Amino acid sequence: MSDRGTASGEGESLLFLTDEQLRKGIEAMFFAYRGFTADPDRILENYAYGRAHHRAIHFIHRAPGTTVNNLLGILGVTKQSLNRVLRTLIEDGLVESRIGKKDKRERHLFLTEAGAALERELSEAQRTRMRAAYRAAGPGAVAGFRQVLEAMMDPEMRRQFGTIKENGS
Amino acid sequence: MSDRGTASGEGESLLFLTDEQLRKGIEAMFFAYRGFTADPDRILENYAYGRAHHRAIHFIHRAPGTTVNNLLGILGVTKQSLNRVLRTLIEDGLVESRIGKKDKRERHLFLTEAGAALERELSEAQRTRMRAAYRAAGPGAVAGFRQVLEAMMDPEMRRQFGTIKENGS
DNA sequence: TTGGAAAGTCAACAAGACTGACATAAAATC
DNA sequence: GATTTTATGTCAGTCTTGTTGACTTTCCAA
Repeated sequence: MSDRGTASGEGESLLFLTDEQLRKGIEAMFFAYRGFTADPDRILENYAYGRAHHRAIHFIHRAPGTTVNNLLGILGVTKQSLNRVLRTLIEDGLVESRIGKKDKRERHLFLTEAGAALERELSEAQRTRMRAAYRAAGPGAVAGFRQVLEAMMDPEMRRQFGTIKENGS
Repeated sequence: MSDRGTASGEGESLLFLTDEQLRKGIEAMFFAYRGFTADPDRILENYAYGRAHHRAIHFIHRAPGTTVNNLLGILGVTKQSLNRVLRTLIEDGLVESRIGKKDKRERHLFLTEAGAALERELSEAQRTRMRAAYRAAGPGAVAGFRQVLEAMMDPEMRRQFGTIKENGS
């Protein structure tokens, strides 16, 4: 009932971006993000964890030895909020918190073997969906996907993206 | 520190999609979605509403006269959850709920003038960001963006996408 | 006509975000 | 050496938004 005349053809003339085309992009983000989080959400239910735990695990895996403060910057939540999540992950033996050698105020965070196992389970589910989407969309689409997403980020986040400190204790 | 050798070049050979490339896609979704919701979130603060209100307003605008049940299917929440949001929007005079003519159990939802005004404010902010991202990424990227997002949705949602009932009372 | 299903509402609860206040330890600065 | 700043953690309370359970009204079909 829409996009008539230019079937999926936003590409032709960017100067003629209609509100309708933009609205479709907006809704696509909404529905796609739901799909994107659906698989991990299902897995997390079995462990009584939520998305907050997933995010912490993801970024600790990605930047082993990161500090609490570092993680706060990436995740964009308050320390109280992150602390609740980290506490349960540490209690449950998925995350290890080591006091910094140079600066003893800092805590460096690492996944334990159990934490790494959950990380693999979660990320494998997500990668599988991402891989399927990439395949379905085709080679050309993937580069465009990443370019638009990157342009949609807030500038600070765009900086974070691909530049996360690893800081080994 | 990554993607070395194929600067933003996932396009070449999809058979060689590395975990690293997929991980970047996953994080791009995470950071981009944050940017995507940031502007509306700021606006909503002024009205003491949240994202749930935004979503309801968006889809009522998009499909005027839709029923509560319809909206439930689109939003993927429980009717009790949606009801709380709708109640405040109706109390505040942003949404009007009309009893169905054919089926008196149904409520058909419409934006009032005030509701439409907030919708415009919210969607204009979101369109502005989307437009900027599209421009920055370039014409070719936009089509790819939409293709990957669509492929990432759950199949039911892909059906909903672009096919929402308008059902006038 | 009556019993079940469907649409919507109310109440109570939980997760996970938030703010604010405060504590401790260590580092940095004066 | 004393003071201030930084990094982290904790307690208490609030808000949004999700949940389940129980209930009313309405419709429809046996």
